[in-house]
Amino acid sequence: MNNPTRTPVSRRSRPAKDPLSQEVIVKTAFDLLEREGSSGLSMRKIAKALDTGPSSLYVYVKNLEELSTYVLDYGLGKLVLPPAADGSWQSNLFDALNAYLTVLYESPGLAELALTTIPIGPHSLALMEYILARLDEGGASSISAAWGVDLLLLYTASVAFEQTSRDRMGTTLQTITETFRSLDPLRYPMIAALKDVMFSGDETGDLQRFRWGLEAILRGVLQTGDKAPGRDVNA
Amino acid sequence: MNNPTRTPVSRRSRPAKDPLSQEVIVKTAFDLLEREGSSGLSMRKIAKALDTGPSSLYVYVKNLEELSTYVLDYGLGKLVLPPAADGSWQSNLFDALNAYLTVLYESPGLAELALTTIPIGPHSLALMEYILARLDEGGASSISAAWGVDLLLLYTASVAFEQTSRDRMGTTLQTITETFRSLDPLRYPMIAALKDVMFSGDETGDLQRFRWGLEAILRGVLQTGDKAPGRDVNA
DNA sequence: ACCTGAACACCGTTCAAGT
DNA sequence: ACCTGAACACCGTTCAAGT
Repeated sequence: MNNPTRTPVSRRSRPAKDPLSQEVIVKTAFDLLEREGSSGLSMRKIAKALDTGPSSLYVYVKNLEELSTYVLDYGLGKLVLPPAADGSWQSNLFDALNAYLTVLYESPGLAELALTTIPIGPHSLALMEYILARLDEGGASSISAAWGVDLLLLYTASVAFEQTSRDRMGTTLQTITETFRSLDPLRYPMIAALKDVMFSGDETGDLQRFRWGLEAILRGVLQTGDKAPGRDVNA
Repeated sequence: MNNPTRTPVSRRSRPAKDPLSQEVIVKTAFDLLEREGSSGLSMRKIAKALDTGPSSLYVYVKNLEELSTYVLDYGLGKLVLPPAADGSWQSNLFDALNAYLTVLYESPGLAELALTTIPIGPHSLALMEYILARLDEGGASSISAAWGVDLLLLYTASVAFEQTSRDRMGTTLQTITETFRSLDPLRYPMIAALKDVMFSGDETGDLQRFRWGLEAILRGVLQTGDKAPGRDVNA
């Protein structure tokens, strides 16, 4: 059975199993998240995909929560921020948040992570830094910028989350609209009157609504500044 | 073994086990949520607390998701909205959202539900109706009111969620502040410059910050109105 | 140092069987 | 109509044992 010519034949009949590493684990986890949504993000599924046992992962990752923060940041790696040199600070800001929204749309489950895990990875920080810089350009005070960036990121992530969780289960949307349609207009007159406006629904309407919210927040953030907090909102 | 006097003796030697009902299930679930946070909300734990098997619950409740919406609304039952007759619409609005925030603070896990499940129960709707009415009083357009109410509720719930999830795990807060403290100021100059403002931290600061956000959103919502969407935010 | 197997203590949901 | 037991197909995490 030996090869008499002793041609060096690799003892590895097939490529060696990739050794584990934090990087492969995060990448695999992200793939699962993209393919199956947030329920795909489980230690056991990741382990199975890597052809090993779940306990092996704990060498590279403290627990699922820590892994989640890595996965979020890995997903945010796709984010491309517009060059700050081009365009106004406002359009750059809108474009950046739009890009954020798009990334969250494209990987179902990522929006939930963005809402649930602490964004302290390099890509999260880069986005934060970018937005802070645009707000600063726009003349926002330190407080406005520091607190406003949270508001803007939260808003964007939650719009994405609402959308993706609506897609996930088609039933839910029906439940909602049915509920609102059958409301007692005497008990909930405002809701009854506005129910059509509240659910624009179509995709173009969604984007328009997203933009509307962004503008509203931005206006408010820039104007509220660090004036003495007063009761009068319209002053 | 028979009682010869035939005195009517209850066959029930102890009070009959409360028959199951959606109401007891929801109440028990909420108690668990309050005591153990969101991880306490499980079919099996609820069943155990009711001294039955998990399968029994499915007679009264479709699944955990549906139950979650009931639990959220049950928790919101504690919400007391200020009488609309007293005070200005603005102070009523602030008070209502403050009450909402307080309820979410007081029942750990409720904030997560508010962010995650669809609020179509009567108490959620009452809160929504109340806020819509105040915005209407304040002269908001239909669109501003309809879209603004979402923004205000989302903001409040997320402030509560961030706070409660910070309390849950004391480690996390340290991780965050450490990360921000050790950031490279060359790579993230804005974050480095503003890191102290971003984490006011103390409780009074939290409330102040909450109020600041509310005012910012309100300002923006009222002003953005239904003007033609323009690029210029400051106009 | 890394990986494995096996175990522990959990999940949600279904379903045939009982009353 | 309601409740039960048992099962199915999952979870995250730990730990002694191997190499």
